[in-house]
Amino acid sequence: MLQQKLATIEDVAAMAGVSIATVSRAINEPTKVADATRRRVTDAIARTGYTTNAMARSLRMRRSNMILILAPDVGDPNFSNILVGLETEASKRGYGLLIGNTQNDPSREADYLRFISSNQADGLILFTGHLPFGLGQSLTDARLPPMVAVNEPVLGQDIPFVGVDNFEGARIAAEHLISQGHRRIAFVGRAPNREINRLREDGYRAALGGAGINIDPRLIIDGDGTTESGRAAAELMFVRDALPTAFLCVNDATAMGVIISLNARRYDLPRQFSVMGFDDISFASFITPSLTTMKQPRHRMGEAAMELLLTLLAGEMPKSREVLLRAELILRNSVTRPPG
Amino acid sequence: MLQQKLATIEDVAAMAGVSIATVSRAINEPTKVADATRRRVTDAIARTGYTTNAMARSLRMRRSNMILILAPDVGDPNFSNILVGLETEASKRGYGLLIGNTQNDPSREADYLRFISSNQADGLILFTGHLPFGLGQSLTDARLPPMVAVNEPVLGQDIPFVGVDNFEGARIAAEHLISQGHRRIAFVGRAPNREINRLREDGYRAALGGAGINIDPRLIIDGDGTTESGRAAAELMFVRDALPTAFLCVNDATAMGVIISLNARRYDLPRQFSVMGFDDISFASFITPSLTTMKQPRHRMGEAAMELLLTLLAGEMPKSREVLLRAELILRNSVTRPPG
DNA sequence: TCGGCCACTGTAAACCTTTACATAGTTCAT
DNA sequence: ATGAACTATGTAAAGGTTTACAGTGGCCGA
Repeated sequence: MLQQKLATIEDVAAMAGVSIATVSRAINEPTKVADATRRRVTDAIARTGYTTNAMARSLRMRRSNMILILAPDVGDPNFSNILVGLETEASKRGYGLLIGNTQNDPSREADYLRFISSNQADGLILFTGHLPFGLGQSLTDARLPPMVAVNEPVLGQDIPFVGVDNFEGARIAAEHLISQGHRRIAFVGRAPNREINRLREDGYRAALGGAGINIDPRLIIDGDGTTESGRAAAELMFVRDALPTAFLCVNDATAMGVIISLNARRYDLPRQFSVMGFDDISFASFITPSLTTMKQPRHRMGEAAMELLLTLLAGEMPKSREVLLRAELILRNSVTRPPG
Repeated sequence: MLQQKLATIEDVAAMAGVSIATVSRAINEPTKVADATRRRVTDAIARTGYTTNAMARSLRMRRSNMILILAPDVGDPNFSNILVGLETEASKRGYGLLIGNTQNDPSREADYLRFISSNQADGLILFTGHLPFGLGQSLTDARLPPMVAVNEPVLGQDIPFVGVDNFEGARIAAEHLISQGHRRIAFVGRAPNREINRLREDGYRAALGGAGINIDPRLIIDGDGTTESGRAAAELMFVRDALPTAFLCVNDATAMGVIISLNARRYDLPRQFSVMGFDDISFASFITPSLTTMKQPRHRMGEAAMELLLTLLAGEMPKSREVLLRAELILRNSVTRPPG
């Protein structure tokens, strides 16, 4: 099980008959070494199977070419596609991704910061919507590591952010329902202290206001964005006996809960009720009826976030510290004209 | 943007009035230093805010305490839960997780191996079902990095493996259908050269054989495990005009395809057809009818795989090089007695 | 009194790079 | 002919740890 000693730069240098400095240059700044020498070096590298020891390199250069991803839940259906985008861009630029699943546990967040403070990661991508515990308190402390929030902004901290335009997206969604003739439109998933929920609710209000529709406050229901909350919300509507003709849900998971509840009550969807989601998660097209929703450009979000972070990391000035992408309306079968 | 120079072990040593060796020992082998000294050191550490530079440490110790995860698709619904398990165990033992999304692209696989050869990762977790390109060809080369396959075994390579007992699980599933009175049971998702599919098909055959049921070969349908393949398979059954009373599907995604197809044809499920899946992905309970399936203990799989890898890494002899966990029957609403 | 042992600490090498600076040789304008 | 400028390479330091080995002083048994 003993691992055979790997070739070092010295071995290569010896075989090529040059100094280690020349080997290093042949690898990293090829133009600075004579053609003949460079050929001898590359030859020796091939023969020895040499690979640069990244640890020594990082130690010397004081950077690891690693990015730490801090996510509350890697199982979130939005997460994986964004991750692929992050990874595409990182990989292209020679960076690797370190993954930190925090479950929103402060001690885990703090624990993962060790990767930053120990130089194992150069920067940080935040999915959490808040600064990791352990950075939050020392906000006077100006030397925050370079970081970018994605999907959910960090409130009140002016952290560079890449996400979707939630206000605009929700407005488009609500306008689509209005264009189908709906006037009594519920909003499911109110949560004023969650930025995303708040913005989507605002978009909904803007659309209805713009169309001159008065909002029945009984049609706005709290929810934390889980399927279970969607189910509960629909049930609550029946208890309140204040029914809408359409449900605009804060996200697809919530919409699925609503649909499940309505299906269970044997309503015929979408004839009796229209339902819209937001996100376009992978299963949105598989539920019955398939879900009309706003698609988040997740792959591009990931790419844009990584690009922004790497710009910051290079010490350059980014074009903008906030990137808002547009969500796209995806028409499926869960929305139709209201009954009657 | 210049980062203030971080405290090193020398700063701590100076402040505590000891040598750097003593500081190192106070941190890593506290019993070996006198109480009074240790206090002075921990004090100095607190005052300077010192953290060990992981790069220097890794360089010296020749290990990085990082594990590379090679996955073909981080969006796979099975993946994330296993990842959480891997991460739980790794984190407990002070290891970090590096993520490599390969999309089954050989060049990306090879590219990610640089983390291994450059000492940035000590070991490898394989979700891919095959050796990464770049290791495969040199199979004579005995110095493979320590690795463990999870979820899907690596065929013909004797790589340590942690997964679910697919044969047994599929047999239990088929026996459940039989116990409900089904005799004409289809198997959807035949793919003889995919280990998982083959084992599940074998389990299905074993159950039917054990019950003395002859298998109509028209009831066994090819499929690659996607939702689309499930939909196509169901349609094919109608074309062939050889209908089962129950569909045993190679996984939940396939089962969802089957259900979607049957729903679209306006059959009343589960009264007219029973459908079973395998995996228990998160949306299995949300589709209508909710899916009866075999649950994979994904979190435990992840933990077990990481445990096995770390044992290997420590140079110890594992209890066993193959861990097969049992899948659990989850009863929901997509299975009932056959009609008539 | 002496030697051995023990507990504690220090010195210095090793881990493998990158790169500032120095050196040597060549070219070329003056 | 001279020296400036340039190209190609080498020397050696620096990056921050861990740890083998070597003390040092105290204690104890003979």
